[in-house]
Amino acid sequence: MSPRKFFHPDVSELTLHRILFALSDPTRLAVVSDLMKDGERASGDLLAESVPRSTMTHHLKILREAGVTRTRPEGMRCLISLRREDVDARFPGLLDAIMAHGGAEA
Amino acid sequence: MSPRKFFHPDVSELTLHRILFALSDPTRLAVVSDLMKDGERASGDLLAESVPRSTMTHHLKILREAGVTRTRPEGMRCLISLRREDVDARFPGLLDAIMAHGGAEA
DNA sequence: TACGATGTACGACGAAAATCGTACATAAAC
DNA sequence: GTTTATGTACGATTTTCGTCGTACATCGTA
Repeated sequence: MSPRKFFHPDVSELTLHRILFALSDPTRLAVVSDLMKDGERASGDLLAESVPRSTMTHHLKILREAGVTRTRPEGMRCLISLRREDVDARFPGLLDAIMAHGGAEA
Repeated sequence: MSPRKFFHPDVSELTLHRILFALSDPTRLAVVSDLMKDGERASGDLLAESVPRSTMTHHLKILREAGVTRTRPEGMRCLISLRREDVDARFPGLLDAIMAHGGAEA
């Protein structure tokens, strides 16, 4: 009964083009926007985007492996949060600039 | 002998995910980095990236159609420049944040 | 243990992207 | 007009991505 574990890249492994790619999809951009407003959220609650479960898993994996988000198992759910400090440390101002508009557009 | 013309999207048509996608490729990121340092440059001079001509044309087209760059024919050459004011107008601080690191990494 | 809830893994499919060679177009110089 | 330099257009191929159904794993609870 190993608690589910997720791969998270080290801060030193974050690359700009990977992060930009992770954010170049409307659905993923909406997710990050939600996380920026509400902090940590359960992945199930993110499904408001009217996207099938497996599709959302796919997008969350891309965000996580790019180092943008962190996934933390909590009971049967998964809590997703932004790796704000880490991204800011490598690319200061990037998230702020990207999310300044509110994430409304896609 | 119509002077070659290139499609450039209007400022109001710029979308965040398109711009981020355009910048999510190492080669294109390097091009933008060059433009940021040296201002306007001939497309031929950008081929220092050791990329075939037709491939570079492809990348420049994506940057241009995303609204990141402007292409201006000058004699037989093409001068490429950043649409800095336009991108800044829609997404303030975005280019600065992306290029703060110098574009060294890919 | 069995059940229901949540989420992942895997696979398949179609759409889009990256690469690059070749042919064509444009512009300047001869 | 011909030649040369520069760059685009098109097509072919390979790779990657986005989507989503289905099967499996995990967790809490009865």
